Amino acid sequence: MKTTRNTTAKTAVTEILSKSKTALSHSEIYKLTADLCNRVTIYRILDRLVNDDIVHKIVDLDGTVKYAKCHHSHPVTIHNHAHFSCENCHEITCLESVKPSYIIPHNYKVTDINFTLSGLCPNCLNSNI
Amino acid sequence: MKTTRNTTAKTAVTEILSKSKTALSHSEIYKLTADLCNRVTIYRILDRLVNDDIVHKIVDLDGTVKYAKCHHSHPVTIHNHAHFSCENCHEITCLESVKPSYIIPHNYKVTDINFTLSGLCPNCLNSNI
DNA sequence: ATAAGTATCGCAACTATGTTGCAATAATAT
DNA sequence: ATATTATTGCAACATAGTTGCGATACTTAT
Repeated sequence: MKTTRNTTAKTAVTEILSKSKTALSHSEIYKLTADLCNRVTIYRILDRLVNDDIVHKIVDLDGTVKYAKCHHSHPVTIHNHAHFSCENCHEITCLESVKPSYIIPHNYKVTDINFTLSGLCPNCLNSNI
Repeated sequence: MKTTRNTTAKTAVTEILSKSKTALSHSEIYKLTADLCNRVTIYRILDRLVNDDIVHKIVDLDGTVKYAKCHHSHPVTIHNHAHFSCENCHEITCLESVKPSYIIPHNYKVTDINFTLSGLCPNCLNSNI
């Protein structure tokens, strides 16, 4: 059985995601680590964090992949809350309180959900673009 | 004002998407056109079809971008129905009847929605993987 | 404390995906 | 038929993500 280890790089990535109010892409995280480790290492760390349900992966409407730390009181396997993707500033934020309700098709087995709302976030809406 | 033209390549792409029961990626569409036109042309055709709301763009949980023809009786700007992305066969199908209900956060302006369910589709569920 | 086992890392090379500028081509309106 | 201009092909580029492998470093057992 694979045991997971805590390394300097993994701790740094977790820290970065904990502190960030918005979801971050691989390249954003890589820049923030400032040459602490290799580009590939960040990919592998993110994979592990996602597998361990410490971080979740969000994809916006353009196909941009971002990562955010979960703020659940206890670990959950399905992250069924909404995310908001701003078309102007391209920030992705978790809307923990917004949960979709829907009728599950009986012949499908649902194990994961991606619910992303897109448009203008409060910041960009105020600075009337 | 830009007028849109009907070309051989555009017609072919539209045909392919019309006939397909599942959403297709750029490379899948490119292969199906069989050297009818350049790779870049397919990208540009897909962009135009999306802009004209003839085709909609779907992103699955891995970040894979796919395209599907809309089967609306009349054109709509927000495609708020669900899509199902199978983790086994990687097919994406539209679940036209599954629409999420949710509470829109008042300070956000929502212009687009992506609601993707992921797991096992009926086919893969039956062949119990 | 030392050695063995193994998760993690760095590096290099590779694949896939998507974009841009520009000249050539072809669809459309007159 | 001709002029206009949307569309295309090509080449070159940019970005994202993956893989194999030898080196490193953390963990556990002795």
